Amino acid sequence: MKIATFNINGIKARFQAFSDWLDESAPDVAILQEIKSVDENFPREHFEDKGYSVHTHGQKSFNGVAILSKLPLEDITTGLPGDDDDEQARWIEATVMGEKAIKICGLYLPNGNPAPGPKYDYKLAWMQRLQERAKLLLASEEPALMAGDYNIIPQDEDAARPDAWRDDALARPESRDAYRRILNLGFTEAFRARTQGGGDYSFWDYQAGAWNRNDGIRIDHFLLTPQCADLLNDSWIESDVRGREKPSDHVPVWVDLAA
DNA sequence: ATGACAATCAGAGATTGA
Repeated sequence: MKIATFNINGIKARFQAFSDWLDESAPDVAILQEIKSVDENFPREHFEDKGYSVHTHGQKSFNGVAILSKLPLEDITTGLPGDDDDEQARWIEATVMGEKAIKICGLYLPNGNPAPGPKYDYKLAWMQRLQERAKLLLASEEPALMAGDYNIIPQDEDAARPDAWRDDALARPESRDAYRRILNLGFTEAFRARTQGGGDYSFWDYQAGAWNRNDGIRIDHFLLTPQCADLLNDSWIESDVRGREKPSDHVPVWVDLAA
């Protein structure tokens, strides 16, 4: 089972590029962030015609997550538990019924800038809620994963210019600590389980020729429960997508599971 | 570097992103 997570930066703006990518790369499951669309305006029929079931959790203008799957999905829920007043569309769950059932959680973690400030407080509070959900996933002792745009640069090796991000919400110590607290509950970060060292990124800013200078950061991640990590065949970043026509500023990150 | 770049909503330019 091949699963990709991809922050597409707007389904309207990315429709053709994303549709072409889906045809060519053909994930069994695509976990999307920043669809920037209400559910009614997501072009679901276009992707259903390609053989995908489509589940969205959108809102007007910003954020929004989705799961597209060639395999049957069950138990779809949306919204991260823990704050009934949180109206930002950043979380979707489903169980994918392959050879083995895999619980898939798609997330778009808040950016948090400027830090410090209320947006940073929201990010850290959201991560606390994520930790609570993560504990329950581990307690289930089932194959499960949480994937998406974490807006976290885990370590200095995950940025081409780590000093430029030192005070940014993506790399501040409180952000990294919150991420590691979740990871250290017992998750395996799929890409790092396969590839060590620096130089691999999943985001390049549109500005200042960041892609051409390979001035990137690695902020899109798969966290696997132990039962899911046991199924991990491979994980990789499809970085060449960043050089195509009308690209997102993120690229797809993949796992291949024996499931 | 108060920058750049891109998307959204709106129908200009502020807001958001990372």
